Parts: sequence; structure tokens; C-alpha cells
Amino acid sequence: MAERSLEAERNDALLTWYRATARPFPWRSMRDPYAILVSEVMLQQTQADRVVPYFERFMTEFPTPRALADAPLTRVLELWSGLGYNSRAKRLRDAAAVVATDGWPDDVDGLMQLPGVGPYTAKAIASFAFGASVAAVDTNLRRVLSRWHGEELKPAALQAVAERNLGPDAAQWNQAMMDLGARICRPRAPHCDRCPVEQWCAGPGAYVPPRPQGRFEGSARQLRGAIIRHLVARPATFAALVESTGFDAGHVEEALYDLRTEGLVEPDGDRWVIAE
DNA sequence: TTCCGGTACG
DNA sequence: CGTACAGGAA
Repeated sequence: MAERSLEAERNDALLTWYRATARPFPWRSMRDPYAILVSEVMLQQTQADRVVPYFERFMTEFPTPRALADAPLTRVLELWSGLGYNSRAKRLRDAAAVVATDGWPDDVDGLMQLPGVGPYTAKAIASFAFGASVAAVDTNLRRVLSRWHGEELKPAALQAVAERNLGPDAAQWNQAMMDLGARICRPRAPHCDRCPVEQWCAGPGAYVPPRPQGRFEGSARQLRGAIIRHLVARPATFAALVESTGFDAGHVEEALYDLRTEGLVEPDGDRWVIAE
């Protein structure tokens, strides 16, 4: 009973703060499930501020699932260039093709069948576009909820705690939590002095930072990105790719094999091209 | 568990 | 120069 009251007060404070300070991202004023899908896939592992211009250009050129489904992958990757994780772009186009043919799945399980749509993105679409009463637990919610409770929560517990806090407007609560996590309850140096719910929080200690990523310079990821950028501009022979990337032939060979397996590139005569 | 981009920030 | 990013798939 007392627990419910604490949570109710904390959520009231959260939503009051959000209504006064919400970041005006373009997708937040939209309910079109396609627009939400595009934004959410772009937002996977990419800061929201950086997604905005990509989202605008993408929606202008591919305003509907059919438009995207019919687009050459080369053009899709061209508009994607700079966002990273190029497989997301192909999966997004593949998802658009499914939707253009079969229509939209009407629940979270159905949405998760779409390429590139996992637990988070499915719940985000269900909540933001379809008004479903579900919590979209992303990295922000995981961190904020863990800090509120003073311990790192496992996925099942996180989902349960989030659903319990949702309130009548799931989309608004989800977005409020993400804003709080991004702007106040940051991973390092959180602004607890500016936090609207500090009095109901156990403090920042519970957050466990992720294991550091390997160096990007000289990595396979850098090579893959360089190959895609080259092939988006023009087809190239294997030798030309070795020359332009500056990596040795063995690594270029491996990268091309992986990219081909993922459906991003394919051989065309004596050259490599972006896959259809 | 590991890998997958590229950018911007302190 | 290290860090973090509205995750998903193999």
C-alpha cells in the first residue's frame, strides 16, 4: 500500500517534469507505425539527437512502407551513411516489404517477427503507434529503474516493475523515462541535483557500466564500413577495395564474406556491388 | 556472449 | 582519448 503511494508520487513528479521539458523530436508527434518503425530502428544504439536529420531525409524519400520496399539497397544505404550498423538499414527495408505485403501485425509478438525488430522495438511501436499499454524497456529505463530500486534488475523483473509504473498513458511514461535517463539520470555524472524524483530514488550506485568496446581504429567494423561506403559510391574489384581501404587482402576477404552472408554485398562479374 | 558504426562529448 | 549510444541477431 505504501509502496503504491510512493510509486504514484514518483510517477506524478516524473510526468510533470516531462510535460515541462520534453525534447521535441519529430517522431514524437507522429502515430504512423511506419514512421515509428523507421525512427526506432535508427535509434537502436544511436543517440537521438543525431538521428533527427537522418529521419527527416529518410521519411521524405521513403514516405511509405511500399516506397522503402521498392527502393534499391544502394540508395537506402546512401541515406543511412553515417548512422552505422548498416545491417539495420537492410533489415528495415525487409521489414517494410513484409508490412507492404501483409499489413501491420497487431500485437507485440507479431511485430517481433519483423526483421530487425526485437523486444524493445516491438514494444515501442505497440506503445507509440498503437497505444498499447506496454513498457518499452531500453537502456535508459533499465538504468533508471535499477537506480530507483537500488539494485541491478534482471530483464523479467525490469519488465514487471515498468509495467507496474506505466499509468494510463504508456507512451508518455515510456518517453518520460527515456528523457530522464538521457538528460538527468545519465550513466556517468548523473544530475541528481536536478532530478525531479530524487527523493524517491536509492541513488546512482546500482548502475553497472557496460564492458568497454574494443578499439574502432583498425577493426573489422571500420573495414566493413569503409567497404560499404566505397560500394555505395561505385562497384569495385577486390583489388580496388584492398587499395582504397588500406587493409590487407585477408581481412578484406573475410569482411566481404561476412557482408555477403548478411545480404549487404554480392559479386557481379569481376566486381563487388551492393546487393539488390 | 560477441559482434555490429560512427559520432560527439567531457 | 575513453565513453556512451531509444538493440538485435547469431
